[in-house]
Amino acid sequence: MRKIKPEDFQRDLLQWYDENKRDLPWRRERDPYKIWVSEIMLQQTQVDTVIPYYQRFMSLFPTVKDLAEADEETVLKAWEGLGYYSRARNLHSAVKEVNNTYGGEVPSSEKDVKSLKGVGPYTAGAILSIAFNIPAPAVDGNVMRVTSRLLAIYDDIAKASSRKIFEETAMELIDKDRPSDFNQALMELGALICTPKNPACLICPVNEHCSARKEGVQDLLPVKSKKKPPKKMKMKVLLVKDENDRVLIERRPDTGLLAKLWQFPNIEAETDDLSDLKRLGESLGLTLEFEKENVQEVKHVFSHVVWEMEVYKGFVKSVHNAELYEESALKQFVATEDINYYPFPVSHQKIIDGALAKGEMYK
DNA sequence: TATGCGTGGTA
DNA sequence: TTACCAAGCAT
Repeated sequence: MRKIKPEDFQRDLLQWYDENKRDLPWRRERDPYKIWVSEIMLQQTQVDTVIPYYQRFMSLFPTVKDLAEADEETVLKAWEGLGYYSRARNLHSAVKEVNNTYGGEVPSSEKDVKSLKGVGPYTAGAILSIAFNIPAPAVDGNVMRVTSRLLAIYDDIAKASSRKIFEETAMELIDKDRPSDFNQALMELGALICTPKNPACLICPVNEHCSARKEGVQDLLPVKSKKKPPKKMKMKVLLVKDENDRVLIERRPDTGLLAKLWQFPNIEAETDDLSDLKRLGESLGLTLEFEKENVQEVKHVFSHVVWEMEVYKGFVKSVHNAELYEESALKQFVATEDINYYPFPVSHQKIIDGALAKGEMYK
């Protein structure tokens, strides 16, 4: 660490943090479980988005035991709209593990913490340092951005192979007396001052230590390779009601995109006519008719795919295969007001909202 | 190591 | 509108 004096950097950074840190809900807590939940929610998600979810989640599941004993469906419903739903399922699974094999106490050893589902290198370091005040690197996007500028590190932060460099850097910088505050301070600096675009170098509390600032290359760092654009997928969606004005919904598969969430039956569009939809109806044991006019178009962008959905309003003409129609517990007709009890992804929430606006559903 | 996995905010 | 970004992990 020739470019910097860690003691001086720590002093200036922590003084700034003590005076300027945000008052966040999880910063009022010392319970490792609550720190843990906050860190999972904060993965790839902004603070302002997380806050209301965190507060609702904590009122629903205030302890390890409460979450461990909850239904997965209830947990997913609490996560509805936050995205990256495997976080919720992995957290639920890991909390059950803590409840069963660690007596409900979040473990504080690196080995045990890292073994928990959904806890990777960053989150393990965050839990160890923030909850237990153990000097451990907690390298997230903020920390890579801040340290890449601070020490003029040009390694590509999008590459997994760079992680080692930044973890070693973080360990050389960390304040061994205040690891919890130090790691949070580094992230806070990245969130408030050392931002991705237009970093506020003029008011930065550690600008005297910063190599990028000295060399005028703060806008060139960090180096981050681009990822490929999402692929488009056109689909037809069924908004079908039965004779009792109930709408057909189904649960998505246990793995993959939006796993275990609910949706309206749909199929990838292969033709421009209604044959795809007819076929989908047949697979459900139903003969369907559609209103060809009154088609709702809904677009939803994921990180890696774009759904362009055509939503067809339909009704059941006949049940040609009662067995298929009755069989699956994963498909069911529910009263529209009861849709609220099922976790839906935002993509299909948009469909519900569109139907509500047209008076085709009610809540 | 590269890719799949959500959503909302911002320039 | 497009593109990028945000306290990453699993495989």
